[in-house]
Amino acid sequence: MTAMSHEAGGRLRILLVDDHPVVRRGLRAMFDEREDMEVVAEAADGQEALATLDAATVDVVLMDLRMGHGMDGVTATRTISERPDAPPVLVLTTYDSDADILAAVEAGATGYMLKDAPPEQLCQAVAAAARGETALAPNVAARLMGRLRSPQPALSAREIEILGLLARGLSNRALSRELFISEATVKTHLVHIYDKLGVDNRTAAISAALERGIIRPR
Amino acid sequence: MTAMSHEAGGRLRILLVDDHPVVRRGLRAMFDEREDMEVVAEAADGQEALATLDAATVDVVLMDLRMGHGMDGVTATRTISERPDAPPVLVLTTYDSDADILAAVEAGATGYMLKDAPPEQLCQAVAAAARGETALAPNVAARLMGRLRSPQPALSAREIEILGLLARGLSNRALSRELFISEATVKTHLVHIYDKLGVDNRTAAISAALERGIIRPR
DNA sequence: CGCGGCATCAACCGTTCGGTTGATGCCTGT
DNA sequence: ACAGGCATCAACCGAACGGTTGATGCCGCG
Repeated sequence: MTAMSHEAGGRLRILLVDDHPVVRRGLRAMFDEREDMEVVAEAADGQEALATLDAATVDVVLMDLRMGHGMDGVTATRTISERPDAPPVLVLTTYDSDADILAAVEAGATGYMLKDAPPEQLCQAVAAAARGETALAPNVAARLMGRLRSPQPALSAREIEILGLLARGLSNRALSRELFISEATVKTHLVHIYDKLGVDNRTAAISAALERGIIRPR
Repeated sequence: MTAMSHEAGGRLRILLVDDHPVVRRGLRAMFDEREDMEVVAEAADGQEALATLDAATVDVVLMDLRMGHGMDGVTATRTISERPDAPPVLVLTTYDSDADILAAVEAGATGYMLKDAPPEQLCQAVAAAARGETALAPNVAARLMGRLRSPQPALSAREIEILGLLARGLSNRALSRELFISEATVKTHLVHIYDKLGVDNRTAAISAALERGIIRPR
């Protein structure tokens, strides 16, 4: 009988999803030189990845998060994970912001690795992902641990809403009009935000919020 | 007689500087398969690149700008360009913000390419750089042209530098200390920035600058 | 029920920021 | 040589912001 799974002796079948030809090239070279892995397909964005999954049998998907054009990595990961025959998706990206990591995990990623990882580590992660295990880059793991250990005071929905408008450059007066509240209230919210973020002015608050992925640049 | 230059029939000798092993791998594969180019060395940051230049003969340096640890690409480019026997430095990076481009050009880069470029284009750029010609990615060229055509007032390098610090949340006082200028000067710069961006406060300036790619979120 | 967190508002005050005017020195290009 | 852009600084004033105190009402939780 024909072996549908790699466990029957075949090599691990990998699908690369990354908009950078150079990166795909490097990954392909890395995996194809191994006995136990091979790249069976490449995609430059989410749509292509989905199309590929319909046509080919894949054991692991290596997914970049930010792609210049087309469907981004997070929604692609989510869409893939919702399929009945979903292969594990290992995220491989350059960024390790809270926002990216949390979004990826929430979307169903099996692991999260960074592109500056040594090839060795990367291959281990792919193998782990294929077994259904979770593979996290040390940096990422550390960040998640730190988050659990010292849970930063959570911002309320209202505060995040205000941060979003703040980052668009609104003044306190404009903020108050936008939200139908008084300037006094705006200032109170800001004080709370500064407090929770450990800063002392609005620009630093924006910077901190962007850095921690509480809001994202448009 | 021994041929010191690639023009004597040898292949173009390339030094890769990038902190991502995967990217180096991809580039190496790309160039080494060609008849007329070869990667003679790799470096993971600026220091390594400089050390390598002392030991090997290099025709072109392919330089990433943002490197996780160690000397960053801009200062590495500047340091290399100041050498008497400086090879041309072709910047190859992911980002195309005004800030990055200007910094690289000012540091002496011969060209500026983006990592999502097709391999074909990349090789042409390397060849051009080796001949001492300027090679710019289409996006980058367009951006520079737009600056020259100057539909919108162009920001000076100093103003962009200030914008970058602004976006990190520095106050006028902190800015003045950071840049070794008086607060009065900072305020003057800010007025000019607001003027050119068509805004009227610092947070709006940050927002506008991010949106137009003048600066890049870290 | 009472406690705490959240959202709302007010008044006050000191600091920072925004805007203006004016001035100097340095380049660059005409 | 001169104009014009850039970077630098100063003094000034009104407006916006940051910080505090205190207060009200609403909600969920134990």
